[in-house]
Amino acid sequence: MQYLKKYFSEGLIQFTILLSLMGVRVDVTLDTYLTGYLSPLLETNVGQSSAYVQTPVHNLRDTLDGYSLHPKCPDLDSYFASRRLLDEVRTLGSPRFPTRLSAWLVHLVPSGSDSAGSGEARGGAPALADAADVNRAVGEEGDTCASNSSASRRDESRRAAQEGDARPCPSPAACELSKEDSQPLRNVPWNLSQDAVVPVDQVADAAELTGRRELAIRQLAHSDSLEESFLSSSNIPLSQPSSSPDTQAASRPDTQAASRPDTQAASRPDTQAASRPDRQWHDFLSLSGFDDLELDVPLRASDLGVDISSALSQDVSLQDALVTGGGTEARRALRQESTNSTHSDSLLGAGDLPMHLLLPVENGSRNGTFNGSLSGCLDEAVFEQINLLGLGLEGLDTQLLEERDSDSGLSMSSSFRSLRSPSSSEASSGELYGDDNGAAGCLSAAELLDSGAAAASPRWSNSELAECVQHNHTYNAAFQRSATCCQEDLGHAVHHKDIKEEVLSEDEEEEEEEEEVELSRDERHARALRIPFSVSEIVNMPVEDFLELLTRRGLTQAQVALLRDIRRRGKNKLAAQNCRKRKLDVISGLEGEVERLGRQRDRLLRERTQHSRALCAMKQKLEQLSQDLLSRLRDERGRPISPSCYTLQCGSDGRVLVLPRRHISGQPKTEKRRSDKKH
DNA sequence: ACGACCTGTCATCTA
DNA sequence: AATAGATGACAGGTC
Repeated sequence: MQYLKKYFSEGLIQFTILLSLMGVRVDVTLDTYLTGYLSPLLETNVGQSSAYVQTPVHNLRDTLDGYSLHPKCPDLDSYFASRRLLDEVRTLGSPRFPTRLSAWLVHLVPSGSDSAGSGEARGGAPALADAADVNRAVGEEGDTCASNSSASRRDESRRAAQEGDARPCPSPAACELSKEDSQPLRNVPWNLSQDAVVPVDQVADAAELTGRRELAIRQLAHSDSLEESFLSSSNIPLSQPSSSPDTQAASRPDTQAASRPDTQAASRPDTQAASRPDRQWHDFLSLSGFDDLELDVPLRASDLGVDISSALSQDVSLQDALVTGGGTEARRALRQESTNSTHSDSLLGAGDLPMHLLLPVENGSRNGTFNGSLSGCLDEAVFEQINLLGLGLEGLDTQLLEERDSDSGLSMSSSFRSLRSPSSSEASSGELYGDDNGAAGCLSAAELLDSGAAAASPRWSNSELAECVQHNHTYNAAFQRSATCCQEDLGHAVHHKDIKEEVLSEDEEEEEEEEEVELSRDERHARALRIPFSVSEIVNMPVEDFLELLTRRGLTQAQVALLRDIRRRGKNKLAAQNCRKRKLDVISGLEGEVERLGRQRDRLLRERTQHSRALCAMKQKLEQLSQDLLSRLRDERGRPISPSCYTLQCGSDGRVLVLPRRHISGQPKTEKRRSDKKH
């Protein structure tokens, strides 16, 4: 039982990690997990390792699939899905599982671990048969979410894995772990023990190489293989069936004992294979926030001598979390992340997630309020992490903040234009975004500014944080001050020497300045206030989602006002564009109508002229015919009649009458008038 | 320097 | 009541 609990706890940890990596926050608690999912199964399915694995896998997979797509804004998918998923999972109970531990676990084992499993993992060690079966079963049954991801992604992931480089996954959503890719993970011993060889960096590499979602799901599905992996790390040959009765028989009593943390003894008179997991389990419980998480984690991480920098990859992902307070490497990684993701569209990037959780956790630990704040940590951190995602790490600026304060609907063009004016742009650009120190420094201040971290740390109010950046327009100084404040607050030894290392080259600064110049006003404001969405997202998201976003905790009034302004301006801008386009269309349409009518008028005039000519010709011809006819007529005496005294009159019945003009003159006036009109 | 044009924004009205 | 959309008016930038 102990083994099972440990394995599932570690699997859950990794699952939580990887859900975080793929942008979905899940704070499934260990106890909830065990009691809600595993315990009933353990009661009936002990010994059937795959059974109690698959059920939670499928449940979670189905849950994920149910929240996979946002109908209108795919970029927001992860955010809203995580929110809904979090709410749902919350209903399962508390306490929550500290995400920070997840981050720590990923970095726990140095990448240079000279374990045999490392090479095997990269090279793709042969998988255990049962693990492959489970993997196959999971892949066949539950991969509904991958239906739209298709085999091309697998091919892509497969190619990436074959290359063997830890190059970053181009897109977490576009990556998916193939079965072959998941092979190395099966050999990863999911241990927390210090002396255990845990090439977790391989997990991170694999997670970066391939899809986090698939990875997470399959890792959880491979709890049986994790068990085997553990056995391998416990010097138990892998050839031994992990679910052998002996092993289970040895593990169950321990698990029952270990299920009570207070009764856990660091050294138990068990076998070596059992005592190590026991200690590991104890370590895990001591680290996972059940007792005193915040103190143990950094200590053990440091005790392990983990080469954090070695765990960093080019694609700053989960590693960021660990090195947040670590100084240069952390900021370098963060800077790289910020420079790589200049747009806010990179929602829920892999690297951001644990990063945002560290600060509040760290604050809580430093203030001794971690346990108290732990319950709210994830709640706030959910939004915080999203709050910080895709923002880049640009800094705050006094002018921007003041602008924001005064920009709740009225014109602020003057201040904005002053920023863009040539005279001020040179100075302000450097202050704003050009300096990487400022960027990195602003991260520290900005992360604390509006987030729950700031709230969690009584020593850092919003005004103080803003003041760090506002009152000194030389951004280096501002950053240094903020960095110093953060050092004092976070207890991380960040030296100015390290800060200097972060200074970008002039070319890089120029490039960044150019990028910032290209940003719109609202984009700058959004960055300044760390609005976790791009302007287009804010403008185009459905009103329901937007209102939901506004009601989220963690948003300051300034952020809410800015969000509304951005949305209003953005929509009005689009409306103005449409209006002008329509106006131009109307104008062009009217111009076309004018041309058409002009042509029609000309045509009608031409036709009238032609008809008039034809009418005159016919009239003349009629007159000639009448004269000719009348000249041939004779009266009763045989004398020719005078054409001037007679005229021809066509009757309605077609008869032609010869009437004296006198008679014609005596006809009714109306008829005469009509006949006059005809002539 | 000036004017035409474009664009963003605000105010206002309407649905 | 809140929101989106439409539109006139204004201001600044660009050519």
